[in-house]
Amino acid sequence: MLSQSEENYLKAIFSIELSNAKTVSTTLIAKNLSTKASSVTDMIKKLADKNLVNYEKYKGVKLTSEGKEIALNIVRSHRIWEVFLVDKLNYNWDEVHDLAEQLEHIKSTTLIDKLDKLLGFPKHDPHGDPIPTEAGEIEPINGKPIPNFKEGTIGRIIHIEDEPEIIYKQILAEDLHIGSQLHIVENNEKRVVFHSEGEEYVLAPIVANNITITELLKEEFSEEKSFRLSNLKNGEEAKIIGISRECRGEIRRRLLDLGFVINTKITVDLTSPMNNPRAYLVRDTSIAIRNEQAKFILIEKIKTHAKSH
Amino acid sequence: MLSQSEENYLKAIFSIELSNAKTVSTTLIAKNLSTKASSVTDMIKKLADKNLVNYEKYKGVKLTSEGKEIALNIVRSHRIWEVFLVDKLNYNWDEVHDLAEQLEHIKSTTLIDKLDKLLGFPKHDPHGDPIPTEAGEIEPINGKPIPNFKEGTIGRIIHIEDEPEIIYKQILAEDLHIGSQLHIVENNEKRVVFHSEGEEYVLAPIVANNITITELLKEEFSEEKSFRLSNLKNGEEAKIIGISRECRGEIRRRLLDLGFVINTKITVDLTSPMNNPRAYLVRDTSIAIRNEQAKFILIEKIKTHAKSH
DNA sequence: ATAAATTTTTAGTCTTGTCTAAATTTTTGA
DNA sequence: TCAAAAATTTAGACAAGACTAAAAATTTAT
Repeated sequence: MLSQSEENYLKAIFSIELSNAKTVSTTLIAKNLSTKASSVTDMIKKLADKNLVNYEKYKGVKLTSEGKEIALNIVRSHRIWEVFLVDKLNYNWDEVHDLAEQLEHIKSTTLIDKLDKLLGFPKHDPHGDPIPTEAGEIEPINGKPIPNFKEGTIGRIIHIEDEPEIIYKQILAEDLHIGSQLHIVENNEKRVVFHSEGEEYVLAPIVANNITITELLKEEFSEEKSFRLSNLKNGEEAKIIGISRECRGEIRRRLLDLGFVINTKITVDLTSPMNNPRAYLVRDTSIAIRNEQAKFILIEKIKTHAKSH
Repeated sequence: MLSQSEENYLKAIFSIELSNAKTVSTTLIAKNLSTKASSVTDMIKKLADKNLVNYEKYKGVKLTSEGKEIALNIVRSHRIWEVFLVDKLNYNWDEVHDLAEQLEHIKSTTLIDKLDKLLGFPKHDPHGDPIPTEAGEIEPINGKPIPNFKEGTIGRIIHIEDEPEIIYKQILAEDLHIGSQLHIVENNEKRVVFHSEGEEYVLAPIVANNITITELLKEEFSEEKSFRLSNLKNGEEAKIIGISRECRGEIRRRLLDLGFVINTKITVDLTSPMNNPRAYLVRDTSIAIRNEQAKFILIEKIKTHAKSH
């Protein structure tokens, strides 16, 4: 049985191996774990004795297959706990990292699989990262940060990095979320501009760097069709295509209970003086909700002879 | 912030204070934690320095109010995790202790309250022990082991101790569970005999000692009325009064889905050659279930002109 | 009341994981 | 290529927590 510290080293080495680093050096590990290089050397020797890493003095380390298996299990555990915290306990995804870091070290042969089942065998954690299977298979992340793509690219957000916090908060405030499709319209050293779900976003390249997307083919793109309910105009008719993944727990349940379920037709009914809340006509019932919540409801506009007033 | 070790000492001292022990001695703590008396002395000094216990050489220890508060929080955490493991992950209650022992040390100001909410603010853990409130209030346990009561006593099981394991397994095998009402009909050094839910149980006093009950007044007693569905005889009519608390998760859901809901009338329909499974008539439908499952369904017999065949 | 038994404490050691400071090796750059 | 810089390892120390063995205090029993 490994100690928490040993597990953390394996996890750190694994994550460095996954990044583009050539060799996993003592310094990199030390940086990753906020510790000193000398401590790392000590621990590496211990891990090498246990056959979890291959180590040659001054040459860096590499996980053995055994070490990799353990690392993958920890990653699996971490990500499943994150899903639990967000889905079941209604934490925001920026709050769960430290807690999951503790929970991932709980020792049990059955716990994670039972949790996995409770959560419905999720494939991704709340950051969009793939969850390794029980067998240790992990879906490769083949996306890159937004600034790596040229103007005109169409993509889907697959990961949002939550560190450093300042940048992450900025992204949260912009209301972007995993799964959104986007269309890059401008990309230079000064700014990155893209459209997503009926809104235009302008980000500094540093900020955009924390958002990873995969490129989509034109055919897969449905941005023109997919909007947020808050963008529905008077007189337009739409069909609900889902509730955004960023909306979970109680609020999601409430929206579903109110009748905002897939394939339901919806139009704007009444507008309050400030345009917030607005009332919508759903199944012959008028329901008023605030824009903050209407944002969560994804719709597809239906072509009508809209008399846009 | 306290270390896991410090927390475990506080918990141990707390549990000894709750028991009938006069003074909390070094040896008792050592026994409780399976460690050596000398280690205990060392740790006690540290806790005394932190003002968590009052300590005078050779005189035993006592928790300060601050120490008690921490101990209560750990107990709360432990018991809430146990409920989670049993209710949400379908563990048996004999499996959850060690896991909860790890989970109780997770550091977070919000986690336990969120879990508590998810679980519907349970008042008792799966062993029947009360869960301290957020404010640190705990319902006193005012029960005693079965052998302490005299013949004729009527009581309800409020706690089943899961250590030592051999005895616990024996109780599990007998199919006894928290909440059951019982009627003691014999109690001497050789054996304890009682009736519960239509069955007679004969236990050795050592075994019965692990079962804690509270005495009930005659008026509160409903044993004569409450049976398990597996005890229903051909021709008798009954009303479902609930599904036993020991049946949780999937099986419980399945039984409810099949129509075994409270207040439903039920009779035996057909019997297979081995009497297992048996078919029951519920809401004009015949449903066959095995006795292992019928045991979970609690019924109340309805007086009829039963032609017991 | 006092010797024996038991409990508790002290002193010293060990392991894990960390650190600093110094020594050694590798890499970099003119 | 070779000196300076950077990276890595070694040596020695320290804190937490536990252990053994022995000393000291308390309790028990005759």
